[in-house]
Amino acid sequence: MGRAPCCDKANVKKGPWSPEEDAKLKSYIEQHGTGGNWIALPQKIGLKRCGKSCRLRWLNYLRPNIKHGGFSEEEDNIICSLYVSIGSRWSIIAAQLPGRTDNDIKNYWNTKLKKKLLGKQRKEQQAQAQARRVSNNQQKQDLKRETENLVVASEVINQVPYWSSSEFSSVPMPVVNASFQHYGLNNQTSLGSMIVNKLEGITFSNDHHQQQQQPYANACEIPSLQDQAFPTMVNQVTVVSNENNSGTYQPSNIFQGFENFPSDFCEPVCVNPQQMEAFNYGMESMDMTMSNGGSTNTTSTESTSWGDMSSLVYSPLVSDYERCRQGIPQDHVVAFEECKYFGMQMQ
DNA sequence: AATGCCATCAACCGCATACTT
DNA sequence: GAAGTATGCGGTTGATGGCAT
Repeated sequence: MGRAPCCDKANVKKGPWSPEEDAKLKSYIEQHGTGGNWIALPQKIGLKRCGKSCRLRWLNYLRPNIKHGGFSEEEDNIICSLYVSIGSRWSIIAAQLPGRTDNDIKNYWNTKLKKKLLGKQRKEQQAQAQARRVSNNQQKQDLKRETENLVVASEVINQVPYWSSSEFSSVPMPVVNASFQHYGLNNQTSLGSMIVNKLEGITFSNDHHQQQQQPYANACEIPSLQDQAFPTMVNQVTVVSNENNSGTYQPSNIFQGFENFPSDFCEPVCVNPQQMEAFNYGMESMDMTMSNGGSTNTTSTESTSWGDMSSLVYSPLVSDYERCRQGIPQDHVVAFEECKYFGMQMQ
């Protein structure tokens, strides 16, 4: 047996609300409150609407102090930061923005903010790709000069780089640590494809010697990457540390059989698009961090720890949220989150 | 002027959880 | 504790308006 319908569908009006309906609902709630029963409310005031519809209309449109549109830069930052931190918990995000509704924020994110960020990201990636091309040309010239001087054995010269695209011949794998869990990126397919997907944006020193010997402190593991999208991927991704005698990053152990990288992987194989978005947004900032400050003398922990993503979170806000939540007895958490509708501050 | 396409946003739907009996 | 019901949430849909052709 299915769920009992919340209202008589046949007898209920759907679609946009008329000004008369709005007026009825608003005046009733202002005088009497909701009475704690949304289902019964429309009958009381003679509205042919579903209780849920009334509730939504009130919360998203009729209740006092609602703001529509005109999101400020600061609000954008807050939304982005919280999205990175907690994902699409729109009601919680709305709680941090007095006068904003979850629906409004959700729409704003989906229609504007997301595109704005992705556009920004694309722009930066293009700039980075351009920079890499310049860098690679320089590398090729350097290499040419060296080979002329050192008379390198022909088999070494002719060795085909693992990454067929020259752009990726020097890209090290980022170190993955437990903080990935924080972002809910526990799906191996998502994880793997996102790493690959985002490698394009990671830039390192223009010095090819450093590129060849990018130091990493830790080995990292991506266990059980056995998804179809990664047919022959090895189970363990090892990045050799400087302490290791070889001191060399060895990409040939990774993603074996993906000579067409990155084009094969640029198509995200992400189960949860929201995680992908959040991750992309986070990686965008990480890219910037790495490009700006992490290009030289970076340690693995500095340059590639996913924990660095915390830097792009609007820290006071998120930490306040977490602190508030953690500081509240479990019984009151719900009340805390419900305060959003009235822009109330927890003491 | 007519048409098609696209962006926006209000509203709906279904699911999960909380609450009540 | 189980079943029924109400509420809240997030994903999706559909109506609408603006713009390009």
